[in-house]
Amino acid sequence: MTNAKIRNMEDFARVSGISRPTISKYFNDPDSVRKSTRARIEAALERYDYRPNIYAINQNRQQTKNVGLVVPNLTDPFFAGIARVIEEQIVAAGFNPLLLSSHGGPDQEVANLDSLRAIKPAGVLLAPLGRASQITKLAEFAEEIPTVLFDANLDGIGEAFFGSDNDQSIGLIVDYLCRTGEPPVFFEMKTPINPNAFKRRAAYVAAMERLSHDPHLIQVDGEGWDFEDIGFTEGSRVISEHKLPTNTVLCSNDRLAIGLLSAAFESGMRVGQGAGSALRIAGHDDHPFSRFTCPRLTTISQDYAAIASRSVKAILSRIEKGERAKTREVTLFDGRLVMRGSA
Amino acid sequence: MTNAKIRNMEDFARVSGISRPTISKYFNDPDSVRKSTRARIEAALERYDYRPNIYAINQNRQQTKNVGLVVPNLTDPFFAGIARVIEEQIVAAGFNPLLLSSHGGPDQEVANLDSLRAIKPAGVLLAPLGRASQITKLAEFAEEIPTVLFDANLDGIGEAFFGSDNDQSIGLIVDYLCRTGEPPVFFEMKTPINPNAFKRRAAYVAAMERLSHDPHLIQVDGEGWDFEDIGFTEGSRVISEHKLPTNTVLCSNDRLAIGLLSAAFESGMRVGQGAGSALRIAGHDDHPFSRFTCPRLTTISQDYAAIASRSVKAILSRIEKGERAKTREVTLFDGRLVMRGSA
DNA sequence: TACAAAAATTAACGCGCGTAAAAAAACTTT
DNA sequence: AAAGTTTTTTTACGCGCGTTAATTTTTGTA
Repeated sequence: MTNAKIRNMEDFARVSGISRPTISKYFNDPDSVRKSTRARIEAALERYDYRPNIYAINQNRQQTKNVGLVVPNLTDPFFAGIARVIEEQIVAAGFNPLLLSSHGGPDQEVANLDSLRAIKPAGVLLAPLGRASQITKLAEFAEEIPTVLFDANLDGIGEAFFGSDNDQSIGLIVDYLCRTGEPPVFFEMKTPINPNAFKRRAAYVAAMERLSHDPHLIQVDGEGWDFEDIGFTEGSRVISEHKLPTNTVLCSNDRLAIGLLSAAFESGMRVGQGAGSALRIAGHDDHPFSRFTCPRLTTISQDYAAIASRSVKAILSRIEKGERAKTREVTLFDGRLVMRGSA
Repeated sequence: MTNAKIRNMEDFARVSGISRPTISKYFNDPDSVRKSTRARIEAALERYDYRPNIYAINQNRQQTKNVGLVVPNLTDPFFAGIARVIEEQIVAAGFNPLLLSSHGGPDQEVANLDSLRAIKPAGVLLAPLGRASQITKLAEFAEEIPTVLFDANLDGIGEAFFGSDNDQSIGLIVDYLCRTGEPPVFFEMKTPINPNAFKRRAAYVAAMERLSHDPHLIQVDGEGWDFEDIGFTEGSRVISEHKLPTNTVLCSNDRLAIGLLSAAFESGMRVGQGAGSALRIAGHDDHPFSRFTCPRLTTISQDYAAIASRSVKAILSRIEKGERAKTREVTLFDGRLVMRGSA
């Protein structure tokens, strides 16, 4: 590393003995220059610590190498996990990911899209809040900038959607629970934010009717994203007031289940499949912590590797083509039953 | 909103009837123009949808309005939570936060700093990985760009450090445990990544000796960031092999404790303070899930509101002053004992 | 009403890079 | 070795904005 200070591409061209336009070509695509030239440039890069000014690069481009990634809530390890996988794949494709969390708030979601607009991303991957989202603004954004939705679908917004098949997954776990014990009641929030919650509710009802059981919904109060807390508080109440018509509870998601498990434990109810158990509890999502609940949580694992990689592929091909997709692709992946101790 | 397309500041100056330099001044500081002028500009902004091109703005600035925020692992809800608070405060101060996670890997950490370099941030808040970090590279970065460390301290790197006083907090919980039952053993990883882990180990030993008890360390194998898994796997082994010399375990952090709690549950040991309990387990950090473990986890709550806000204040004042701090400030905050059912 | 101070305008340059056109040089093929 | 092809060089412009200096206009005050 030499001490000479390289202030710009001109300087770097001088010290490397290569013309500036060629250097420029190299940075846009190293393979676009002759091999020997490339070697010389890279040799110079070893000696002089130069990197092009991104701001100058992007100034005239209407298309940058940035890809936005917006998730509803990073505090939820589920989204933190999927965001990580997506980020990796964006980087691998030579793009620059920008991770933003909406923190559960529709205003923040819109603010995130606004700040993305400012950096002119080539594309955006968006897991919307759902019901609470300002649909019109999201739609406007998706018109303006290539957008792919994942996790939660909003009708007609974005180029494509990738998520889980709640019908399949809920059907699977309802079948399992009915086969191995009493038919489950469905434990959920009365006014959920996520569209998946509605799908799961409907899927539960359908699955129960298919098996000739009466569906039974326990819809608890609670707003916001503190699902564990809601599961715990409302679960405690449901248990103490003996509102459970069967010994089996299917929760709309793992975070509610984690709270409910805690409530059951605190009230001295033994949870599990064994003879000595008073309650079976199952969840949905295979939350990172569901492996460590007491007992360990039986749940549905979403194929989020597939959701992540297909979403990335979709936005990249959209960017590459440079044109809108003719049809909006909706792809749902099957969930997998994860049997553990709780049900 | 009018249809006329505003392509740049020149266009906007024309339609708003105000000269471009004045418009430029306005965007740099709305209060720097006369009130009547400001009103006219803002009226025009209502009608025409114009925002200055960030890339053009930043091209000549060596100092942008960006502030980097690097955390070791976003999948850990503890960091996701603190990142959220910090982000909010950065925004409130009129800066633009950029959140990056090192995903537990030192290479990613360096890569994060490199990509931050490219956007010329005014300052960076860094929670380093710790032992695994490439210290030299972090130090170089901190020389180049104003950096404040938090959570994990690295000697001499950055303008300041804000974290928890492990001596105080571990002392507090050891006191509590000794006062209410058998003195604790210390459950930790043999080769922890985080400097706090070493501090906590030493603090435990000191606290025990102060109380005239023999310290006893249980140092388990395991690499990486799957702390719950390590706590579970190694905890199961420790329990089944009857390696626990007392009925009280203090874990180096909550995530290990969550795994250990799960292991205890699976092996049929009753955890808690009561007469019928075989084991007491305590943690450290007040992890978001520690409220929902079975039983609920007794732990130490870090004052991360203070850590967050002081870190932000420090980097902002550093940015404002434009000069290095004369001395490197190290500030440790007290932890708070959170008594729950597990110990 | 005059006059000083404050604010806005005009004119112009520069930032670091992308890029286009024409000329020169370097390789390939026959 | 000559002709043809590919790559590089030279020259030059433009992007959108920050910024400065000189000038004009507006505002506040005596």
